[in-house]
This record gives sequence, structure tokens and C-alpha cells, in this order.
Amino acid sequence: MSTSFAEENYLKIIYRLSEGHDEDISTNAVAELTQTKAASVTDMLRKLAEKGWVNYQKYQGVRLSPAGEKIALGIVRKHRLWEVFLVEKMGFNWDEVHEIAEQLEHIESDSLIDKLDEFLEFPKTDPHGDPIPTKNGVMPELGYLHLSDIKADKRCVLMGVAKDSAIFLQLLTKMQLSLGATLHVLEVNAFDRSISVSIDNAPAVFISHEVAKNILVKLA
Amino acid sequence: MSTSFAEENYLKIIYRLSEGHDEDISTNAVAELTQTKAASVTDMLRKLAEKGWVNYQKYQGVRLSPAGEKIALGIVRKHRLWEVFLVEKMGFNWDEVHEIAEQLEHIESDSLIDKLDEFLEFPKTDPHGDPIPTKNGVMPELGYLHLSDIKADKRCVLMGVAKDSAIFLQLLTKMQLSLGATLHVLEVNAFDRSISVSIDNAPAVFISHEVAKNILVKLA
DNA sequence: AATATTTTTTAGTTGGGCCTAAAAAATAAA
DNA sequence: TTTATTTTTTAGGCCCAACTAAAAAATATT
Repeated sequence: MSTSFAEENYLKIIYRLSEGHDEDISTNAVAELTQTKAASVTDMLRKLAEKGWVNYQKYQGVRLSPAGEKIALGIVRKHRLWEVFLVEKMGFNWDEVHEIAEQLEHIESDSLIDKLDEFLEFPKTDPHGDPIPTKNGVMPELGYLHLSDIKADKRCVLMGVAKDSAIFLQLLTKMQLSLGATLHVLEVNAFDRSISVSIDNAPAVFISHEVAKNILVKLA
Repeated sequence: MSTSFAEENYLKIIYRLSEGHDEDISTNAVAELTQTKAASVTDMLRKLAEKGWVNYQKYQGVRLSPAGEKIALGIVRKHRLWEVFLVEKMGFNWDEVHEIAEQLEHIESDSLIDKLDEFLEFPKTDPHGDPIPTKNGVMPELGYLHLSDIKADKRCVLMGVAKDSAIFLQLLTKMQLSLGATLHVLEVNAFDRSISVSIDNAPAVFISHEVAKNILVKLA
């Protein structure tokens, strides 16, 4: 069965909202991310349920069926591979690629994606450190920690971001925070939960809790 | 003003039908290429005329306005650049890229196309020898001849094809006819207008008029 | 010039995906 | 536990881009 542009977007968004927990997703949550109204979401959920891509009971929220998850993972895979292409081959910055990848993720050609994957030398993560689902629909678990959870005196490496809005990414760039940076957490400031961090051994700077929450690291 | 997927397809098809002559395009001709019915075309032509992209008077046929031509050339430019990408970078054959490029041509991002153009080292033609419109909307005139018009004893070089259906292209490949091949027309056979041609100095083979008509060459 | 044929347009529908407004269900507060 | 609030669904419409069937215009034929 073939999927429309709109259907693919819904499945992708339900997937995103489901990551990391096991509760059903509310109609309103979907409406917010799809930039539509709750009534429109209800319509679409009924259709998706009919096609067997979600489990949906009215007033009970929604979750992806195995078939729906497979489609969603395919879209995420395409999105992230295209992002790698845009940054690595086309010279875009990591804050510029999201909107373009939102379009490219709907291009339908399995052989194109296979060839793109090979051309990019089988990347494991996208430019924001997010894992790229495998061809057979498995999302690798990378198990990164949030910088906001790192204790004082620990050292770690910046592996990814938990948010890819352009203004957030631009701020990181301004602060010299890019993938692979080594971070030495010197102090956690109780007052505002900001942290003092030495980035790549430079003199320490403050990082707000809000920012630290959205930075993913692994301990060095 | 922004253009929908469907509108872009209509403009592209009207452009294609207009190339090389100065008559208005009939509703039926458009219907055939868009794979829709004449009634649907009439609807769309009215809309395109309202937006100022075509000149259309009912029962009189249609032609692109300067604004419409500019949009059409932009689509064709994207289509052909993506085809170069698919063949040169992704390793597709020239008969495999049309459908994928039909999708990619609607991706909206000027900076992406600029970067793609640069990445491909500013190609002048696509994998079928068709000229790529410039960024400012000019279609280069290459002035090739049809192989069917070449006189006996002349030598020429295969520069392009006038049709890009997969079965035609696959036949050419089977016959060792690819871009850049040198062709020596030995004889024009009056009976069926087939021609005897030596390809890259190999022993002569027959090429039907139907095939020769769709091969573009320049004299050597 | 009158008639037949072909092409094109109009009129009326359809389905996809969205909307607003109102009703119904679920949840929170008194 | 009754009432108020929030969330979700239904009902009814809208716009886009397609469709069929019938009418009208253009073109071809006799």
C-alpha cells in the first residue's frame, strides 16, 4: 500500500512522540507537531488505523503498529541520510538542513537510498548525532547521556543534540559546541543549574541548564 | 507566488510541448502528457492563466507567459541537474533516472540547487545530452542535427537523444550507442530509410529510421 | 452550405486533507 | 460527587485537483 506525503508526516511525528516511553500519544500532541488542528488529526488517525498503521481507539490516544513503525523508520532513515548528504557533500551547516530534508525524505526510490547510503559510506549518525535506522528498520540505540546529568569534574564528549531547531544549533556553534568537542564539567551551579564547562580545554564558560539538557554526551 | 506540484508539472509539460515552434498548445496535447483528462486540463489552464503564468483563451490553446516560462525553466534546470547527480554520483544508468528526477525536480531550495550545480562542476548537459538551463533562466541552444538527416559518407558524434523513455535508451545501450560515440554513416537505405552506420569504427550495423530520428549528433 | 466528427468546455461529483463550531467524553476541581 | 475545565470527536464546509457526462464550439467531410 502506498503512502501519501501527509500520511508519512503523521507516522513520522507519531514515531517521534513515542520515542523513549510506552504511553499512547494524545491527539493534541500530534496536532502541535503537524501544525494542524486536533479535529484534522482525529480524521487522519481514523484513516491510518483503517490502513493498519496505527492502533487507535477514540479518546484513548494512538500508537504505531509494527507496520506503521516500519514506515516511520524508513522516513527517518531517509531524512537523516539526506541530512548527511547536505552537510557532508553540499556544504550546508547543521542548522540549515532540516527543512530541505523534510522535503527529500518523501522521495520514493529504494535503490536511490541504497546508493546514497553507499555514497555517504554508510554513516551511522546524522549531522546532529542522531542514529540512522538500518535498512531493515532497526533504530540503533546509542545510549548517550544529557549533559545536564553529568556530575562536576567529569569529562565527556559531545555526541549529539536532542533538538534541531536552527536557533539552538546556531547558539551551539557560537559557543564552539560541535560534535566531537571534549567537555570538562567543572562546576554545577545550584542557583540556576547552569554548569561551568571547559570546551576543548579552553577557559571555562557557562552553559545554561536549558542548553545542557539538549546536549547529548558520552563519558570520556 | 508559490507553485504547487501539479502546477509545476503543467508548466513543465507546456514548456516541453512548445519547444522548437511557435504555435499554441492544444488542451488534448497537455492532457496526454499530464496523464489526465481534457476537462481537468481546462480547469488547470484557467487557474494558470489567472496567476499569469500562461496565455489562454478558451478554444484557442495555451502558451507560456514570460513568468510561466521562467518557472518552467527552473523546473527543467532542477530536473536535469538531478539527473546528472543520479548518473555521475549515484551510479545509475541513463535509462533509470527519469522517474526519480521527476520527484526531485519539485524540491524547493535555491541554495540547494546552487550547491548541487557547483558539486557537479557546472554541467552544461544532462545524461541524455539535453542542455541545462542557466540559473537566470536561459536555455542554451546546442543546434544538434538528427542522425536521420545525415547524408551518406558523413561522420558525426552522438551528442544527445530526443526521447528519454527507458526502452529506447536501453536499446541504444545494447547497440553500443552512447554519448560521444563516433558515427560514420555509410549508406542510407531508400527502402525503409534505415541507415548503415559504423559505430566507433566497428563493422557497420543497421539503424532504423525511427531510432535515427531520435538521435542527436554534430558533424565531426 | 449543411452535416458529421472531433475537440474543448461546462456542470456536477469525488476524495484527500484541512478548517470552524458545536457536542461529547475524559479529567480536574470544588 | 457534583460541577467546571480541558480534550477529543462529530458535523458540516472549503479548496485542490482530479473525474464523467453532456453541451458547445471548432474543424472536417460530403
